[in-house]
Amino acid sequence: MTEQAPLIHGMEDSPRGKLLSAAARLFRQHGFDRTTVRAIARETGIQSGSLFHHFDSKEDILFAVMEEVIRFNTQRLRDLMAAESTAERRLLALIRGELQSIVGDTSEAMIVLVQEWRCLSPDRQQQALALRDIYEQLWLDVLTELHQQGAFRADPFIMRRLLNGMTSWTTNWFHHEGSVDMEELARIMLERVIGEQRG
Amino acid sequence: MTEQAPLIHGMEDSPRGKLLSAAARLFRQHGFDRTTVRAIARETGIQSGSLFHHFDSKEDILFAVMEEVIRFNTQRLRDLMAAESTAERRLLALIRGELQSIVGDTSEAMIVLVQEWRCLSPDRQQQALALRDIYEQLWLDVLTELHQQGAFRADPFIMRRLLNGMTSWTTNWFHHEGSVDMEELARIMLERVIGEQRG
Amino acid sequence: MTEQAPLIHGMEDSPRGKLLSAAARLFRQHGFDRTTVRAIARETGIQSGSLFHHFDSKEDILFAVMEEVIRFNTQRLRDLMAAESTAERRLLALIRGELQSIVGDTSEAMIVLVQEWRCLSPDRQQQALALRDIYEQLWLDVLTELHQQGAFRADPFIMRRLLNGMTSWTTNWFHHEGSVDMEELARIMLERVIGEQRG
Amino acid sequence: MTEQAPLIHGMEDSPRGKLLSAAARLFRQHGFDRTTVRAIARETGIQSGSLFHHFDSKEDILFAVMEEVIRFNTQRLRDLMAAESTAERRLLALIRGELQSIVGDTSEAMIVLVQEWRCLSPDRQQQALALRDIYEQLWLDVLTELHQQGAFRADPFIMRRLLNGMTSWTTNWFHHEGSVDMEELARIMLERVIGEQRG
DNA sequence: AATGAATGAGCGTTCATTCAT
DNA sequence: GATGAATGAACGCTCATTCAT
Repeated sequence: MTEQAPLIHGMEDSPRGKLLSAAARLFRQHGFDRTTVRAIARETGIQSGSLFHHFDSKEDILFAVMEEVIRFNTQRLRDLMAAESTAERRLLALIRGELQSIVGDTSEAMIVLVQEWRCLSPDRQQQALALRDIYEQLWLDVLTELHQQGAFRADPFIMRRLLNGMTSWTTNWFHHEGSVDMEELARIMLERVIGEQRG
Repeated sequence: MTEQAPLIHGMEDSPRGKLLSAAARLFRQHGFDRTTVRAIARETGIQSGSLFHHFDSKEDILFAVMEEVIRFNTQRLRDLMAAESTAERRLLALIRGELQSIVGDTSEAMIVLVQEWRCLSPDRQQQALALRDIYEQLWLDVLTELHQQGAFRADPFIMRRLLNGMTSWTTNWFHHEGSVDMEELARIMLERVIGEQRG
Repeated sequence: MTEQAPLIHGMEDSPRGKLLSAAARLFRQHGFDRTTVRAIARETGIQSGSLFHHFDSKEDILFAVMEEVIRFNTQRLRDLMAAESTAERRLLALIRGELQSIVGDTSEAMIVLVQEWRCLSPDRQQQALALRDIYEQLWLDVLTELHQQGAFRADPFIMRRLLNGMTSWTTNWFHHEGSVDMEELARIMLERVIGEQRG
Repeated sequence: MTEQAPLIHGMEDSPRGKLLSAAARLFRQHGFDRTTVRAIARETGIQSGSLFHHFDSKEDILFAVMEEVIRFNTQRLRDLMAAESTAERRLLALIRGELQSIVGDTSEAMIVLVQEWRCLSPDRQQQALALRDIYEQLWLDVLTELHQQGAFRADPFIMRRLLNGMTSWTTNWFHHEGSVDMEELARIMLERVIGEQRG
């Protein structure tokens, strides 16, 4: 993905939106510390000083990227689950949604969320964690339901950690042109939870 | 300089060994970019200028940390597997070994290996990848054997990626005082591959 | 915008007057260089861009503050002297008036006049000096008269410098709630010129 | 005085001494805020980065200038007083010494001490005030003694403030080529305290 | 007049690296 | 080998001033 995808659709035309998209891409590509405010400004098409009319500091930009992507993807998971009638199908929807966020439309920001976490001040980490908790609760609810149905024996909390590891790690290897597509990958991951079904 | 275990046993007393241990710990804690050579020197008990008698650049230190940890853990996996007679037990040994490397004795360097990868120049990335390939081949051999035995249906290559994600992610949540220990966690991960066995 | 007295009575309601009052207070409090035009605008109740419809530059504001306060206090000294019949009483009136200007109604601007003098361009310094000369001539006339009467031996020019130092320095220590009031202080200063009179 | 006088004799050859002298001169000439660290470095003959091997911040340089000049002049007053046998002669020695410090060898730093006081952080202001108190106590002791001898009626504390104003203000007018020399000026100031003596 | 986003030169400070000792 | 002062390019950020609206 070299062409610039907006962090969130519909926001790409505002100065703030362009700035966040450029920042997310640069943060992912070079890391927060190696991305200069001048580079962000250049990519956004403004001067370096102008950047500070939109954000008070470079760290604020990082936080905004993270906040937007957590909120956006929390809502996406909610929407995807709403259409599903069984716990198993809801889990598949969650996996699909998280994969989409990590290797699809919000991949830049999602990678930044994981990789640049420690560049956030402790205060900001707390704020982001609070948002993250809401996101995680969606997973825990579904996994707990499945666990009670006997779909798997392991602790739902640990199962979520394993799933989170599987999805996050795709960043290091998954390509859309590869031998497996996102839909199939989601199903393979689902099987790590409920077992490979006979048939 | 605390009670920190050396990166690799037996090397802790050489200047180079102390330096690499300090660097690994600092790189993990603050990130490569936020670790100054002065901080590494201070922790090692030398002056900042002396550091450059051991390494030509800060990046060289990072590469050395990564190289050592890959070599060390490759050998560890070999040793652990040698004692096992079945493919399933060999896989469990690999998982145990990788978990040990990530949350146990070489955790600082392993986290650095993942998190600071992009701080390596492309040349160095290639060199490290070559070492990494040897390590990965150990996994692929065992997983391919299990796959041929019908232990699971998914592509062994993808299965390795999923396992790698699960083990790497432990960095973000596993604690030795938590509700599950490393041995149990290794078994749970194994079950993600071969299914939860009735019993 | 607090209960701050206007720089000059009757001017407080015009935009220019409010602006100069705010500027004088801020320049005194934080210094010219550390006062931003945004801060002046905020205190005045306008936006930073609007400020430049009233003054061409930040330095122009400083100059205006200085010019106003010199003119105002020159006239005050004239008025106070007009009511006095002897040179000694006229000198006391001058001291009272200068103290009033420094610790009383125009204190902000007077302090700025002394402290921020070098922030004025050389051109502007010349203009302000010309106004200052008129002010100083009032003092020299009275002191020369007293000197000719034999009230003191020292050079009137130097005596003025000593008095000016005494009054200016009050900025660093005088408080209205202190052990000595302005009237008494004026008398004590007068005695530095004509000696402590036996009573 | 265009040729660079050292802040304190004997110190001019160390990097730190050269740096403090250059800083004092520049701070006096352009003010603390308008003096750039690059300018200080240039005058000192080093690069801007090297400056921070000697001082942690620009403010530290300001504080060092102030601390040195207070300490140096406190000792000078002590030495000058030690040679005098009467309170009146000790007061003259103090006035001479303070004049010397303000218009003589430490004039740059003394002016900085007064003019750039608010550029110091509150913490540093407290530290400098503690040193200043020791200096002021020398004056209060002598003035109190004279007051008890009946040499003047006014409060010794206020008398010190008036003297301080007179000496500080010389900065704005005194020149060594002028109609009055430092020795004569000291005597004129002394007479502001004890009256013009007949004879 | 008023607005407020944009400018861009310049600020204090950092830090990997060098090198004379 | 070891030192630590010196380097100088680059950093995040500031702010007086401009100007299209």
